[in-house]
Amino acid sequence: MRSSPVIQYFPIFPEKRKRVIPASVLNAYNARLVKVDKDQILFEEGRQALDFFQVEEGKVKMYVLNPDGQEFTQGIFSPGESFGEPPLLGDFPYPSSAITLEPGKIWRMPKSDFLRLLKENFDIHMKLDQVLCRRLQYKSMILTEVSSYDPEHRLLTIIKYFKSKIAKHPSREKVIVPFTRQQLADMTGLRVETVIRTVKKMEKEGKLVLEGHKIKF
Amino acid sequence: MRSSPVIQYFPIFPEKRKRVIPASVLNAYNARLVKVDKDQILFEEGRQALDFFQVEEGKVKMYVLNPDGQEFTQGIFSPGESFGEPPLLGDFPYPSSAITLEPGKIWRMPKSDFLRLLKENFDIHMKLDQVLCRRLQYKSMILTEVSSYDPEHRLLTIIKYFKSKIAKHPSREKVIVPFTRQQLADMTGLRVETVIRTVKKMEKEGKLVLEGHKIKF
DNA sequence: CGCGTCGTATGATCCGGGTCATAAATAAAT
DNA sequence: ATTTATTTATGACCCGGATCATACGACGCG
Repeated sequence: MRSSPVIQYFPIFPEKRKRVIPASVLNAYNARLVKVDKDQILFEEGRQALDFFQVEEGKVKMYVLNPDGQEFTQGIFSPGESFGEPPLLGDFPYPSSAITLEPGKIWRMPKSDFLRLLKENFDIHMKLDQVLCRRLQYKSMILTEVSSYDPEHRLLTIIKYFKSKIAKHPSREKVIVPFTRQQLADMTGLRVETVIRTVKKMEKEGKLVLEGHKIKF
Repeated sequence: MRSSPVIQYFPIFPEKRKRVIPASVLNAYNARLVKVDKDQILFEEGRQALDFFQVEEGKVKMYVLNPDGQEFTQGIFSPGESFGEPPLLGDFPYPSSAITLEPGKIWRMPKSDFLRLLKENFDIHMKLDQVLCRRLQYKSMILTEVSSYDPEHRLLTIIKYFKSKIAKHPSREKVIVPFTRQQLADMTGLRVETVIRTVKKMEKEGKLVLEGHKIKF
């Protein structure tokens, strides 16, 4: 059992407390709230998009697998966040698959209702745009990293990014990075061993702190 | 002067003939059409976004430079395409810079007018979403490539992608790839030499055709 | 025309991070 | 409490693509 109740673990996408679409609106437009187990596949790469999705509880990972089993994580979504809209609105097959990381609840709404919802709710429509734009920002950032920077730079960038999402006011205070070495590897296009070695090196150089195996930054 | 009028060069983003926002609407919302030279910087990484942009004539490249001068191309925009909206709607600094690749004309509209336009034109608002979603699709694709595939796979993917954008109906007919080796390198996170060597290798293996130095696929 | 610039080409060398193997430390399960 | 699975750790080796140098080809321009 985890002992210390004091540890400041940070939620991965904390502003999810604010839902992209409020529950009341979801209900009004025929969305259904479905229970999901851990490791449940919500949709698969290549399939046609038919529904809008929003996390109510739990976490969802979007990922692609290459032929030799190597995974790349395209995104992780927490309560309040929607996901899988691009193929729905852009009219192309899913470029990645989605799987639940924990048991939880997921909102699901047919495309036609979703489109009607957007038409009738300008504010939500704008909120959606903001979400899409932030996602583009994230992808630009990662793409820049993966295309030209070394492991240390990539790790620093992603850690700082996630930290900045909690701390509205940038703080010197260290927080625990809520990812395993493997997860960091999958998000940055590195191998686990490389992440492990780089993290150790960064600790020696005082660029981060290790507390047990937890990374603090 | 370029001789042969028969060569089927393909436009980079051909459906740009359809403008994201029609000229009449742009005019109605205080957009100005400004003349630009070649190599003119439209905005720079880190700056605040204040305007909506749309190409009327010419081409625009969005790129990032890393400290040792290495460039990564985040996107190329042709007539009819809008660009630079994410920082405008997502409210964050420009993650990349934009520069014109040729002399041309660019529409420019203040943020406030743009927001009003979206509010009053649902169809255009949806069109914008489609554009943003397709851009996410592109980035997902490139990210998947850059994070796990070898040079040949990356080149094939990007060449096929651009080819598919012209040929509505997938065709066996070969077209000339309208990019230099350097441009392909900048879009795939490779070095020029690697692109050159890989292209030659692919020609030997019959995976593409070289006509002079032009790549046909 | 000849010159300058940009694009293409090719070889030699090097090294960062991937791969493989093996093990210790933690956490989870029963 | 003992087993089982997951995560972290470390060393040895290797190789693909980056880097550097150098040259040739193509094309637009005065």
